[in-house]
Amino acid sequence: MSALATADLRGLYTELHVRNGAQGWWWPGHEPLEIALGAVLVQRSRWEQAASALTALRTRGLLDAAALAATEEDTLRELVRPAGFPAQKPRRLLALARWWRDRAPGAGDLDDAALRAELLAVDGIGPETADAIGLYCFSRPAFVCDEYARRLLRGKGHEVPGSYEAFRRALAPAVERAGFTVAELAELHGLIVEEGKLASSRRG
DNA sequence: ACCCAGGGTCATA
DNA sequence: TATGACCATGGG
Repeated sequence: MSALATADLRGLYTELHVRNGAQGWWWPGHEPLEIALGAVLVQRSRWEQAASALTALRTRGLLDAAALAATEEDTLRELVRPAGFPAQKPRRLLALARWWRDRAPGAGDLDDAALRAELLAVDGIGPETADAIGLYCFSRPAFVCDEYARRLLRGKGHEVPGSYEAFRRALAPAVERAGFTVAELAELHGLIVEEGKLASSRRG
């Protein structure tokens, strides 16, 4: 068991890149709002289900912050039902739409920590979703400390704290030392998720 | 029938 | 600060 601070993330990046190939722009989608909505919809769900919900929103012209924010929660509930959690996700999408309409236009004035804090204050956005949105929507540096990363580092003999923030803090020195660009951090998260999916499908 | 997925919130200690 | 219950749809 070794400390997370000593983890060789650059080596991990190279290893996954060689094994599974370049992910390119890994996130399925390019419009920032669509990416953010997808990040909420995919929570504890499969991407196919989040994608199905996103398609329903797109069909209704709701991949627009003002239009989405003006939509009835009951209407959203039917549209995003494939993503599960009908009592939570529609409300969270509305909260995100309001933030996006009111605050996202001025996000460029916020430093990385301030933007992260604002995202965390939105209902339904926890630390992992905040990091993913910061990274893929606002090009802010972040190592997404998801369950796949936890398993991967644990498998390499590292002691990984249970909570997200503790994990993030413990890994911060290693992230800093690796010197990733934002594009590399986006690529690395994709590499880790795809590797994690392969590993878990290998078990079943 | 059972387990789980690209988490977050809330209550509790 | 850190666990545990809960949420709910769809695939394997």
